[in-house]
Amino acid sequence: MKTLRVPEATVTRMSIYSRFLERLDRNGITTISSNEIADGVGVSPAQVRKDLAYFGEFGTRGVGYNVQTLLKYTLRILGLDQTWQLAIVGAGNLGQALTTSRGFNARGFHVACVFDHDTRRVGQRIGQLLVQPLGQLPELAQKENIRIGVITVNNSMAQEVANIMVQSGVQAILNFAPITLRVPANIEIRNVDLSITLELLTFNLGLKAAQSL
Amino acid sequence: MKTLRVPEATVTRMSIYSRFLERLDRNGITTISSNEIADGVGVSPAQVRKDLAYFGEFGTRGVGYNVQTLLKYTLRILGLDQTWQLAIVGAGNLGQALTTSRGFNARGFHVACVFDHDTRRVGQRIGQLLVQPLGQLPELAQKENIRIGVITVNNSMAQEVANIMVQSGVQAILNFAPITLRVPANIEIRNVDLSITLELLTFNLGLKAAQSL
DNA sequence: TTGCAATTGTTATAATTTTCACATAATATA
DNA sequence: TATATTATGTGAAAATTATAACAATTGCAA
Ligand SMILES: NC(=O)c1ccc[n+]([C@@H]2O[C@H](COP(=O)([O-])OP(=O)(O)OC[C@H]3O[C@@H](n4cnc5c(N)ncnc54)[C@H](O)[C@@H]3O)[C@@H](O)[C@H]2O)c1
Ligand SMILES: NC(=O)c1ccc[n+]([C@@H]2O[C@H](COP(=O)([O-])OP(=O)(O)OC[C@H]3O[C@@H](n4cnc5c(N)ncnc54)[C@H](O)[C@@H]3O)[C@@H](O)[C@H]2O)c1
Repeated sequence: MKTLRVPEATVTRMSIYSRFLERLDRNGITTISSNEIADGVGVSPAQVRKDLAYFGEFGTRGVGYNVQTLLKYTLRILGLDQTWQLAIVGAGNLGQALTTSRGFNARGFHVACVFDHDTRRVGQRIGQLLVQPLGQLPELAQKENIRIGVITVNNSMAQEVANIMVQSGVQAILNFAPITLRVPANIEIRNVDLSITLELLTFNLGLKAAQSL
Repeated sequence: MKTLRVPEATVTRMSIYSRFLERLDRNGITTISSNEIADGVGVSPAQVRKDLAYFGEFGTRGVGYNVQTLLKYTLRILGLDQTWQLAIVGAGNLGQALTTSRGFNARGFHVACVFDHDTRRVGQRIGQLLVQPLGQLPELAQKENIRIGVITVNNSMAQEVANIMVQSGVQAILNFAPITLRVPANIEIRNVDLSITLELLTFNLGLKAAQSL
């Protein structure tokens, strides 16, 4: 299989293009140019074409791209031509918000179960789901074909939960705890780190203040 | 002011180093080397030193870095030697989770007010705060010295809310809606995009599956 | 048909970011 | 005091990523 290494930034943008195309499609737009995509998502047209070129030729010169076709390709490329079963561990504030969020289902993600270790949480209903005891994770992960685990427990527990997920056969982890987790190299892991993003803002605001002195 | 342009990735890592240093400090560790920092957060030692070098010389050759000193510098660099007042707009699932999250305060962020346009939400209590009507945003932003706005409204409303924030004098926006917002160039904006991160995972899982064929 | 306008795919160039290697400085030891 | 050890700061090299430019292709109109 001769797949050129694709920059992570390109994958990120593919996801953005894909969602933009979804919106166009909903609005009945059938054809679009790299220029318009670029404009819609705030990158350069050359970037759009370069990104797409990593995966193939999807457009027609002189014409542009067919929205539905390109959308289908982006979904396939991102692995969204299937449903992904998720498990959320940590049924606190964030875990509950994520569980009830319909945003997930829209793009092929399905929260199959929610776990907590606190006996007061276990058995509680969140949306359609009952909170399961953490001990059930290995068994349910197997049974429900969970490939992606979401960590929304307290910072100090995150590593432990990650370990259990790995042992349970989870292949990828989405971590919300602002902690660098250690996992085997064959496990995919990404963090959603609010603080980092906020601090990027304050850094830049600080820079501006300094520059205007 | 002769400040070299700093890569955004460097700022991101500064935030990670900073939090790692906080943990070291809590654990009573006083000195640390670039090697150990690198190890702790999963980057290369050269990267750590290069990143720090953008901002000055903080270490002692042959010795390493004093944890408390370096922590203080990283906080200052990131603009966290002050309190930042936030306003959250959208008191739904996510907005509520963010409001009650103590994670914020830990690093100098303070949720000063929460807004919603839904009359059923307005007046509700979330933690210490009462949900305010959206119309109050301009006035309260002024009064509470809000410089950062957080958008947690439905996707279709996000742009409108961003516009109001800008008009209200907010200088930076943290957006959770998976939409590319248009704001004036002098406004700092970042997105926290869950889907992108999840799709990075599924892309990589898909790649692996393809490679093992 | 032929020429023109539009827009892609791709090659070349530039910019940015990371890695490497080592000179430099501090500390400890004999 | 000389020597060995440790670990920073940095300039140069390598790798990666983004931008720019343009040849190739398509559709349309004259
Ligand atoms: N709340 C937010 O808006 C927000 C935003 C960004 C990041 N985060 C991060 O997300 C994480 C959770 O935040 P939260 O506000 O939801 O906290 P929370 O305290 O409301 O919820 C944590 C939940 O995890 C459970 N838990 C703890 N250890 C566990 C374990 N070993 N196994 C199973 N369950 C366990 C607790 O019982 C609790 O229900 C934290 O790391 C926080 O920093 C939260
Ligand atoms: N819930 C999650 O875990 C989650 C995770 C990631 C991203 N998001 C994104 O965050 C956003 C909000 O998600 P949610 O689950 O909290 O939705 P939600 O429906 O629970 O909450 C949205 C809230 O915004 C309010 N609102 C809508 N328009 C408004 C306006 N113009 N002014 C003021 N308030 C307004 C609504 O009244 C509602 O209370 C969405 O864009 C979603 O995609 C949510």
